[in-house]
Parts: sequence; C-alpha cells; structure tokens
Amino acid sequence: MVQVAVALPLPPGKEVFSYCLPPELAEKVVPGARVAVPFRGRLVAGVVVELKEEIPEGVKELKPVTRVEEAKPLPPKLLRLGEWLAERYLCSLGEALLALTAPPGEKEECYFPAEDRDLEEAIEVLSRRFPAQARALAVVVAFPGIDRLSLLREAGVKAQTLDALWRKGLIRKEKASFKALPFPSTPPETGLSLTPAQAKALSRVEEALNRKTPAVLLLHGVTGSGKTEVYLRAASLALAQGRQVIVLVPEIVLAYQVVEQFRSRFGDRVAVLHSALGERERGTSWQRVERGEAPVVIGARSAVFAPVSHLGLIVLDEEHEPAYKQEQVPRYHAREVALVRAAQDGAVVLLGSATPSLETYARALAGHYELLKLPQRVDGSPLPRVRLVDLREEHRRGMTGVFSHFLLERVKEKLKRGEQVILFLNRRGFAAFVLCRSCGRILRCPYCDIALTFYRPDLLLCHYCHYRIRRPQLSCPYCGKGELELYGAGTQRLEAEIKALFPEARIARLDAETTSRRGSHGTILSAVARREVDILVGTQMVAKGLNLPGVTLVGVVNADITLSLPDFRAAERTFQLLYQVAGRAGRGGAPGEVVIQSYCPEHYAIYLSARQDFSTFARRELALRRRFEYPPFTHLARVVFTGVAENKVREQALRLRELLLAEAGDEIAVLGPAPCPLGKLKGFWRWHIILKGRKAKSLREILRKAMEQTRRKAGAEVKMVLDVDPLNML
DNA sequence: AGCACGCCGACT
DNA sequence: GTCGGCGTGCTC
Repeated sequence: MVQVAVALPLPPGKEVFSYCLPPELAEKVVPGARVAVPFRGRLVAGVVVELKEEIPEGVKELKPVTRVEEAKPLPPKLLRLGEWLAERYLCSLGEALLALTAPPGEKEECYFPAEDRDLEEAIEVLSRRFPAQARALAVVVAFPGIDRLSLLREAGVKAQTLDALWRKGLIRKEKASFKALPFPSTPPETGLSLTPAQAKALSRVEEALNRKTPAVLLLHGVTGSGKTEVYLRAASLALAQGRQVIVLVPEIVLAYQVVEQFRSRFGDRVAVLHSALGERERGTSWQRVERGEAPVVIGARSAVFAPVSHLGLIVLDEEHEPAYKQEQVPRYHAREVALVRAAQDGAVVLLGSATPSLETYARALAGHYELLKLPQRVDGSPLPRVRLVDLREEHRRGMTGVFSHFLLERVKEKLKRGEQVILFLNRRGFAAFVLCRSCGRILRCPYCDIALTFYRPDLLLCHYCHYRIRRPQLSCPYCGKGELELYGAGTQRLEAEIKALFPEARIARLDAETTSRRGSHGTILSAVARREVDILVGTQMVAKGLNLPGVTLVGVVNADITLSLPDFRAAERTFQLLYQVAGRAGRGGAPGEVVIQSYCPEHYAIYLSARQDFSTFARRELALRRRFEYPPFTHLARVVFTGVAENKVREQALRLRELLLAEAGDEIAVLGPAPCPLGKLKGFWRWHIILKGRKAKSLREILRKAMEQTRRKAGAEVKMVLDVDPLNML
C-alpha cells in the first residue's frame, strides 16, 4: 500500500491518498516515484510520498496504482524541497512535487549535427540561398540531440527543410532518449587573466565553497565587467571539489552567449535544461543529470530543480529578472528555491547583476549576503556618456515627431562615420491608442477593456487577446462622426519616421511583430552583427544581453513609458531597463554614447540611470519602499479573482476579504478588493486583494486559514488565484 | 479540478 | 406535482 500526493489543487492535508499495488509494479513503486492513479474515474498524475502497511481508517476499498513513470524517483532531499514549496507558495503537495519531477521521457527521433563537417561555414553558405536550412542547422548545432517537434518549432521550419539538411549530410537522425553529445570541444582559455576585481570576487567565492556551509554572494558588476568569467571559474572550483553546479539564466534563448561559453569551457559535462525546447528534449537532458553524466546544468528557472546529488554552486545570472518567477502553480521564485537548495547541501549561491533587485540588494546591505563588486569594464573602456533630453523643452522649441533635434544630430554624425545606432522605444505598433475627437472616447478591445494598438496600414490590435479589427475609415464606431486621431508613437512609427529622415540608411526593426516568425530574431540580429544594418529600432528586445561592437549610439526615444505603470516597482523596472539599454553602447572599444529623451528627466529613476549610478538609486528607492511599507520591508501576497460576471467576481473577493479580516490581526493589512489595473482580460473581469505584512509566515498562515473556509461555488464560475511574493501586480 | 448529492423556485 | 438552479462535500 502506498500514499500518493495527487497533482490537484486540493486543500492542504487532504491531498494524499492510499492505493494498493499490483504485484508487477511493487518493485518500482518507492517514495519519490512518479505515478498515475485512478481518481474519481479519471487518471491523475501524482508522486509517491510513503509506503505503508496498514490501510487507513474509513477507507473501504483501495484502487490500484495504474502506472509508474520511467524517470528515476525523487531523492529524499527533493521530496523535502517539494514540501517546502507547497508550504511556501500555498499549493498542494502534489502540485509542488510534480513540478520537481522529470517529464516522462520517450524514445523518439532526435537530431545531431554531423561531426565531420565545418558547420559554421555550412550555416554561412546556406544562409545565402536557404535561410530556413541555415536556421535549422544553427539550432541543431546549439542543441545537439534536440527532438523533432522542438526543432521545427524553434527554427520555424517545415519537415522538408530537415530532410534537405539530412540529405546534405549536415545532420543525422537517431532514435534515442539520449546519447552522449558530440561537442566541438574548444580548449579552455588558460592564459586569460582576471582583473583584480574579478580575482578578488573569485577568491571570496572560493572561500565560501571551501567552508562547505551555505552562503549567498551578490556579484554586482557593471555591464561588460566580466561576470560570466567569474561564473565559469567558480564552476571549475566547485567541480574540482567533486560537486555539481546549476547555472540559471532568465531565458535560455536570450542567453546563447552564456550557454556557449559554458559549453566551450566544460564540453559534454554541460546539460542544457530547456523547457521552451519541449518536454521531450528536456526529459533526455534531465536523465543525463540524474545519471551524473553532466555535473554542470544550465537552464531557465525550472533547472533549479535539477536532480543533482552533491550541489556545490548555484549561479543566477541577471538575478533581478522577473522571468525567475513562475506565473503558474507552483508560483515559485527560482532565487528563493535556490537559497533553500543551497541550505540543504551546504552550497554557495552566486547572484549576478548590474542592477540587482532591491530585495537582494537590501539583504546584501544588511550583511545577509556577501557583496562582491566589479566596478569596471574588463576592457577598461569607460561606461557610455549619457545625455538627457527634456522633451517638454524640446516641444516648446517646436519639436515635431518623436526625435529631438539633438538625437537626430547624433544619429547623423554616427551614420557619417559608418557606426551603428540603436533606437529604443518600449512600445510596439504605430500608435498606442486611437481617440475620437468628437466624443472623446478611446477605441478599446471589447474583451479586454484595453486601448487597441494601431498598426499600419489599417489594423487595430489588442495586445492581450489578439482581437483585431480593420480601422474604421474616418468614422468613430461609437458616435459615428469622424475625427479619429492617433496618439502615442510605437516602434512602427519610429521606423517610418527614421526612414523618412534618413532615406539612405539601412534600417531594421526588432520587436514582437517582426520576430513573430521563429528564428527571425536571430536573422535580424546577425544582420546587425554583420554590419548590414545602420539603425536598429526596437522594443526591450534590444535591451537585453546583446553585444554588438559596432553600436556606438543608443537613443531612448521615451524613457517614461514604464515609469507610469501602476506598479510599485515601476521606478525599479525603469531604472533597470534604461541602465541595460545604455549598456548596449560602446562595447567594441569605441566610446559609447547614449541619449535619453524624457518628459520628466528630474525623476530619480531617469537621471540616476543616466549617471549609471545604481547605489544612489537603490538608496532612494529603498527609502521610499520603507516609507510606504513595500517590499523588501514588507511581504505581499495577492489573490486574483476572475470570472465572466463582474458582480460575482466582486462578491467573491468581498467574501474573502471578510474571512481575511476575521483572521488578520493588526499586523496584516488587507487592501481591496479592487479591480486589477488590467480590469478585464479576454472577457474575464479581474479583481484582486493585496495582503501586506511584516512576517511572511503569519501572512501565509492567515491566507491558508481563510482559504480553508472558502467554499468555492461550482456554478459561480469565479476563479481564485493565490500569489505569494507577486512580481506582477497588474 | 470535476462530479454527485441535495435543497428551494418557476414551469410543462 | 417535476426540472434545474447552485451551494456543499468528496475523491483512496
């Protein structure tokens, strides 16, 4: 007889059920095994938590376990991590444990690069006449052993493209759940010397590793300061101790460079866990990690659950990135999970960022984390020179369009010198909204109650649900009169304006619209890297992780967009974004230049990002957070109610508020319910309650108690989502 | 989550 | 008198 935690959103304490064992499964069913069990006439996934002799009271008949999955059972440590997850993020044990288990791996067709060919050259040659084949080949080289479906999706190609590559002998197919990966093992660079700051940081990591007790270090290094080299050497040290390493990156596709560096340094000892590449490929890498074949694991947030047994080091690159927060159950933050795993194994956590999250930075200032600084770029080049342009002033002087006179002058100058320019605007489309000048209404999505974005030539699009209509020619759909006007420039408009101003320049645009086809992201960027583009226009896609040596000017067309979001982290997000985008300028030796246009250049997030002054920004922002009792000085939890009938959504929220107030003393503030800033999405009304308190534990306690009394009404059709430590407040 | 059970209003 | 709304409880 076994106890199984089923992966359903059951209340705590009522989620573990007993099953009997058919004799043929008896051997495989051990604690930590992933199973499928019959539950109310359906098959449900679950994880075995315990073996037991006696049948529990009040149970007449036990149903048998239906199936045991192939993957290895979870070791005791990860079972305990699952218990912690359920408790910390208020989900059922089964839901938490399922997130930790490997996806069921199956044998199927996998693709590998040919070993005897110069693939770099092949990609180059193919890209001229067969761009699809070039893309597919590049993906196979980057992810050897990738499964068919993932490859088709990732490269954005058809099956016939793969056949063509196979016929040319550039790739080979294999039926495998996994086979050791053939790596082009570039010899490690041994002569490369560290800067004094890097060496100092590394020695502190080494000391921490030698202590073999849990430690957290924050590597605060400016853009280009060589954080990755510190990660690589720290990983070597951990490996030399016979311990394993987990490297977390916010998004694996944007972290190609980091992945490649780890691959060239550690060869086939690296496993890439990549959920975006599909469950199956992730399954095969997972098994390599389980078998101990790959002591270095790189992946996005879920890689924090990698089944390594002697963990020495966890690296979180760009630790401030919100992508580390999972937005589905279990809604964990990979950084917090990393801390707990490190505590279990006496491991070191190395958090890296140029703009640390205030949560992390405050802990470092308080001495809970060791603070390591890399204040200079490795190549000795100065940080870019940043100029602020006051748009109010510019408009008074008769500026038309979206570019100030000063920014245009700088662009002209760079073009003349054959250097490259990035123009950044965090808004896509042609215009942010369309307003009727006779009735004053803004054209909104009927399902989301969000302003529709205008795209040239005549499309109105909802960015949340993709509702689309042709723009009503001339007349307003509400009042019938004409007078429709476009407001708020987006990247499409930028591109059009800059084309008109510099007709001879080669211009490319990088945003969600131009990269909707898979692989086009890489195509555009490699064109920029080959200097086939003079001006790159784009949304925040151009801000992250790019290293384009030819770019000497970055223009921020409107720095205020993220600042106006109704979110207490708006200033922090704005600062991070501006700092990151400014860091794109001047990475190839030539001094970089940045122009930031703003309507409120006196705002501290803006002028301090212009000065690249993180510590002053952090000090000011922390003072505000303290005053208004926001994280990191308090803890938040958020309960979101959604449903088709707004009054029912509201009623449910009000009911929970009463329950919460009954439980909460004066230590916990219950805010709301109120409509979410995004009050209606995809036809569902949204209300939320925010809980705020100094003690995270009592906050969770109160929520749990209140939830126990919540009798959800089956017919009312109101969904309730619980988010502990929410990052998304919209 | 998803389904059965059971208790009160408007209907062939 | 029934059909069916929805609130409640249970699932090994």
